[in-house]
Amino acid sequence: MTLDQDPAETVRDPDVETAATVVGDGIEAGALVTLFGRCRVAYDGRATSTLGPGDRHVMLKPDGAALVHTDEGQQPVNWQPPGCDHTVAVADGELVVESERSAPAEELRVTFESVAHVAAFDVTDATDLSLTGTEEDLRQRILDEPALVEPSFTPLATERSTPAGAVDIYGEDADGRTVVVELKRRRVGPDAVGQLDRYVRALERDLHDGAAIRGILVAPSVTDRARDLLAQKGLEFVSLEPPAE
Amino acid sequence: MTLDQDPAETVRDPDVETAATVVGDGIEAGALVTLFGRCRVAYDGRATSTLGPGDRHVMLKPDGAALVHTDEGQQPVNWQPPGCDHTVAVADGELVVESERSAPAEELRVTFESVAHVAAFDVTDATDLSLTGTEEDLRQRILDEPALVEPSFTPLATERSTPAGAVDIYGEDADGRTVVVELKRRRVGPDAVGQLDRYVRALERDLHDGAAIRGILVAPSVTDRARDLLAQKGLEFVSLEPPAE
DNA sequence: AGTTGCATCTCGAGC
DNA sequence: GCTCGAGGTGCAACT
Repeated sequence: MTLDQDPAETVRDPDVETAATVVGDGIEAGALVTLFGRCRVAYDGRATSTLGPGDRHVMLKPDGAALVHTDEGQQPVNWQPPGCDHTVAVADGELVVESERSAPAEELRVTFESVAHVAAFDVTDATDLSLTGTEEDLRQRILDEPALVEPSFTPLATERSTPAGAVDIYGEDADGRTVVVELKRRRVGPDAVGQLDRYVRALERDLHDGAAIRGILVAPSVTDRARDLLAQKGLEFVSLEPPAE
Repeated sequence: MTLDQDPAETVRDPDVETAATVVGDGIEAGALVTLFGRCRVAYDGRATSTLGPGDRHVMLKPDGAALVHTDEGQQPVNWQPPGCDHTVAVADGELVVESERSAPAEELRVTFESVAHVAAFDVTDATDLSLTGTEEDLRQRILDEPALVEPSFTPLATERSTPAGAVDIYGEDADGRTVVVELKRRRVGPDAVGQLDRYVRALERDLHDGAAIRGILVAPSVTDRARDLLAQKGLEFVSLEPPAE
């Protein structure tokens, strides 16, 4: 459904009834709705939060997501994930926007003391993001040139499953020893070492042929603590970055 | 600086020069600026991405954060963290909004084929979010009633440092054995077990008195794999949730 | 629906 | 600045 053959409907300083109509119609029409004004916010679900009066920007997406932004931070101060039902009402002369879902049960309520702006945007966006420099790109780089890990390294499988989870790259070295490679697109800390260790130990148990299994962490760099942990656990590190483009 | 003593300036279907002026003045005035229109997006920095033409909502925050939202998802399709410099220009008749920073060097460029809406909001928000149901709340619950972990458990320290990092709760049991408690506010997987294990092993090395150290994971629940890992490593689990309010 | 691990994770605290 | 871990993490892939 379109909005009067214009992709945007905006109202400045609306009275509360007008604001409710624009928001309600926008939700109904599958529009992306935004509001700006002085409001209070209450959330209850996976946790519980309250936010006193202040100026915020609220976005209601047609997929059910809701976002409350202050003037600071990349992250919304409150939000609701996609899949929620947005509703709008007027209570005691205030505009109340709610967004809720079940499983898990959680609800977000934004109560406006005043609304400076309401808008409904008709969004058409069929384009997918193209992204490079991910862990997947690093994997492909190694599969294209396994010697980047070490000479004569031979990848045998990716995402090979173990009792502890899937291994990024499973292969063998020049001497035929089994090698487990864990990839990280950026500098790693102790958590990545623990992850690699879990896979190596799980495979040692699973194969139970007594042969030692090598574990190699491939990342741009490691922290000191992670390097110590690697040494303790007899694991190795190879410095390598995802391809630049 | 305020915007003509009105907290919001909005323009519908602006020509490109007007849009540039509103955006530029808004940035200059420390306003929260939003745009909606058909645009392309390019990011280069920690990774590289491109996004073809489509309708999106762009938000520029006075702290330097930038957000590009499509009609779907809680997360922006592209973004820039706080601390960036926003700039606006007109190139080949198109509005171009850029946001960049150094350390790490990264840049976001949004090029508008058409702008349906521009707004600048003057935001005043001194209120802090009040949040309950966090790991900190769970910690306090245990400190108030240590028997929730087990009878005669005695907390001795929180955030006690070890060579592997800080332990959530450090204490001893009825028999005087050292106990390391790791807290999680929600159901946990293998990563949390690895974390607890790192702390326990680090303390065993550090104290080097040969005495076994108990490790207890406190969380609402565990996954099967995490439970197996706990058993393998001789660690324990206690089911406990953060307080409801 | 549950599990697992990636992410341009973000964010805050500590150093 | 770096490191580390929490997060109402979100998100996709897979079972």
